[in-house]
Amino acid sequence: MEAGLISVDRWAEGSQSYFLTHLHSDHTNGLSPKWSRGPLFCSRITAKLFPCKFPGFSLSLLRVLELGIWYHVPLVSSLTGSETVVSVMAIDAQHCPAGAVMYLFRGAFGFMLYTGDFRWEASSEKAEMGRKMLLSALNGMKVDTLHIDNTYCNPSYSFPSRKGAAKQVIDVIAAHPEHDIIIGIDNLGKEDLLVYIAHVLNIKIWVWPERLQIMHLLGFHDIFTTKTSLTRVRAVPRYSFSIETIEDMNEMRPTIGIMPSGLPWVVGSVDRSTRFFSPPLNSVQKNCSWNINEERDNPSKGLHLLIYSIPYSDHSCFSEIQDFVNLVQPANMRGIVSSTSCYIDPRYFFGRQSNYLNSLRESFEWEEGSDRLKSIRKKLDYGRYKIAQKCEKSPRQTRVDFSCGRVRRVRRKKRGAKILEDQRNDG
DNA sequence: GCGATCAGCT
DNA sequence: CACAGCTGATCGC
Repeated sequence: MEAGLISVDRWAEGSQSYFLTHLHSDHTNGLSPKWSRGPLFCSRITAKLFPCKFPGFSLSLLRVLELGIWYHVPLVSSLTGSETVVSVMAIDAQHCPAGAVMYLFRGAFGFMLYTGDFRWEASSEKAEMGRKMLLSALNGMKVDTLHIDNTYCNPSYSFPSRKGAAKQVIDVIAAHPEHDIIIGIDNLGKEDLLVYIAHVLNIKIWVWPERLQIMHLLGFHDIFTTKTSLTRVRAVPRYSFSIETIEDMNEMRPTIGIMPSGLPWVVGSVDRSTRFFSPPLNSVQKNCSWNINEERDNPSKGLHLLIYSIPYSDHSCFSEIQDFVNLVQPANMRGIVSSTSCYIDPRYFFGRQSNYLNSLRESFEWEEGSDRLKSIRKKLDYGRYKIAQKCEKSPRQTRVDFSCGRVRRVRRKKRGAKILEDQRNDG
């Protein structure tokens, strides 16, 4: 059995300490109410939400880390049997606003930064705080190993700030004064968007009962309701959000759906080649409003007019990843999302070892129209094209068989890593 | 019956 | 290809 010191978002046995970045399911695979390999370190908000996600979990295993403070964790080196101290600081990851953190570790191994899922928006006040916290913790030192959220680590991914995307949502709602509004969300995350909508439009927002409980735990008491009659804006679980449900709702009342999503395209169950109504790319890039009514009067072929896809992302886009890498200047780097065939090692874009700055400069040279960018886009578009093509051939009631050929779905594996091993386990 | 894992879907 | 996550089938105990 290999001997490990630290695991982040990974819950198998073999580590002396376990760290949780946030409570999204792909980071808690392997955790259960019966898990007992503690101690488990997490943020205060995550600890507060823990009983919701894992009723019956022994809370005595939790160790709350306040943001921006160094904690010293004594561990035992299985190599020498002697005590070794690992210091850790939690820093706001600005992912799901509810308690997601990145962890900065310091020890005999140097500095190791594990971002978890994170969004590195330059513009926001919170981002500036996080930047200061990180720089002051590093105190001029460089990060030796960076484990980074590489979800959108590809130059093709470009989207506006969440504030900009939230304004687009407001535009959509304002353009439909007589409509009911359905917004697809998950169990955790996108709270800031909903609060912003409620504030700007001076309305309450409906959520389902379990979500209301979470909102209350997060300290939102007068913004959300479970009474349908109080509001025309409802946030519903994303898995219950589909073209069919929105179309069915339109038999009762005029209704539109809004899907806030980092993905620039969203497929529906009626016809997977249908793309939801989205702001045009240039308005996304320029972070400005677009004329919804004008667009709707001249809809492009294949757009679904009842559902709007808004590029509201809790993960960093490519340029933000670039900014972050530039800031921490890691000697080495690896992506924490390593599951799918579209995985691209961040070092492909940002270089490896000390060479990364040259590669960074190079990657800035991928301007619109460059051959390199074209080839990457082509790679991405190919997959989309194949799926659209398959669906066109499939009758509406027939399931599309994704189990063969090049478009075979690759199951997303869990994230997380055992990030610190004793020397003898190398190689 | 229970938990873990996986397949399928949104 | 896929943000995050639900439901249901299956398997081993």
